[in-house]
Amino acid sequence: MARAQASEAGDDTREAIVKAALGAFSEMGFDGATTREIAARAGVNHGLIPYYFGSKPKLWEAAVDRAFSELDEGLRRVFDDPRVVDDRERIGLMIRNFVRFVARNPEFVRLMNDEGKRRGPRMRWIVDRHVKPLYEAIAELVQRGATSVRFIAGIHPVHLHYILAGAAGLIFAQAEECKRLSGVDPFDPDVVAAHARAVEYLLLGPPEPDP
Amino acid sequence: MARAQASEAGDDTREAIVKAALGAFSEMGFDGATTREIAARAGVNHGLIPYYFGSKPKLWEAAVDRAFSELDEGLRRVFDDPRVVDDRERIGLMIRNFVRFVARNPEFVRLMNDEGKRRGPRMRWIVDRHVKPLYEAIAELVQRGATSVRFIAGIHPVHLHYILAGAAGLIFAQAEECKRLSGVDPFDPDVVAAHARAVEYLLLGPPEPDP
DNA sequence: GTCTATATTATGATAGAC
DNA sequence: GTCTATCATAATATAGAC
Repeated sequence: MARAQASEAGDDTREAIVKAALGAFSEMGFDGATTREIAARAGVNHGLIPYYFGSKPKLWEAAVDRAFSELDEGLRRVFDDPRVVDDRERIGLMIRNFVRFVARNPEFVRLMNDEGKRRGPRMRWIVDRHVKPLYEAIAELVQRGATSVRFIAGIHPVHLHYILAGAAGLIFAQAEECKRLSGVDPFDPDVVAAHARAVEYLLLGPPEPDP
Repeated sequence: MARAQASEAGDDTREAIVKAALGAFSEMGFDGATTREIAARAGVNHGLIPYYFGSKPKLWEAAVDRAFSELDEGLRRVFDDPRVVDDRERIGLMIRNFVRFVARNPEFVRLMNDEGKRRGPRMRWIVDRHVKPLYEAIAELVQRGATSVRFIAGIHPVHLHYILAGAAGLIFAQAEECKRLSGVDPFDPDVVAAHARAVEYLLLGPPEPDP
């Protein structure tokens, strides 16, 4: 297949640019990341960015799509996990998995923290396309759990959403700051595990609430 | 005093620029905020920024100093509050006050979330000058509370620090996103109060743990 | 102290060779 | 599909009038 052959090189380039863009946008923000810097990180000429993506905003959208596709995949595993039947355990597992996900994908959190703070086309795009479905899925999960998991009863899902997102993600989004502040590297596997335990414990209480 | 008279106008201008800079930097990041935009918000000529502050980075430092002076003042009230003697109640009060502070000063959270994510002179400056003293003070408070408040025993202060900062601040830093996502305005006084209660309850458990 | 130019640089995007 | 060279624009900072 001639066309498949021909597009492979282009696909590799496109892929390298998206990956580099995700890192650059998350570290330096939309304005701080330059297309030249992104091209340099990807090891390609900066003229290829308008060639493949049309414009900087379109490249940004491609990078965000990439970040969310990884989150969706990570969370689907929890929602669809057939082993778990107990609501308390399902929510606990979701929390631990979410912490591990943000530890693996700090760019995701940084992107969200960057764009969610101001009105504008990028914020609207990201909320409508990606965050709303996620929020509604989690709100439904919380709704189901609210009857059996006492501690979250009566708390509006929007509080739980931002408390969980902030508690789980900030230490990894701010990993560089954390290192300088405390000497602790958040990406150390032991630290990731400890953070997952801490978030779950603080939000859900001890594993067996009323024995 | 002739000099006092003369400097008053300059002080007002300087003040207006710092205030505008704090808002602009927090909303759009260091790179996204332009000195022209800041000058326009302050209602002054953009040539006055290098005149008063020397450079854009120096203006940024002045804006951050301003943000932290407000946090320091807000937290000192809690630390020095003579009414509170019980550790559980002191920590609970600190949490509620911190939530109220970030609700009043979302720029503070946005600035921190923006600069803590990458190494560089601004991150080093902000951590060494402002965050480290704050972190150590809170770590000491937690240390004291750890003996009497069971739930935080055994959790390293760095986890508590980022869990609290994230859980308390994200909803206000991302207020615009939150509105579009859920329809809830985080700055509504009732929502602020509910968030303060939710964070305290989730982190500390019910007010009377073992009656 | 505040304004109107202006110098200098760097960015996003494009044109055209290969 | 990828490169070099370049255009147009916008940003920081400065010079100099008032």
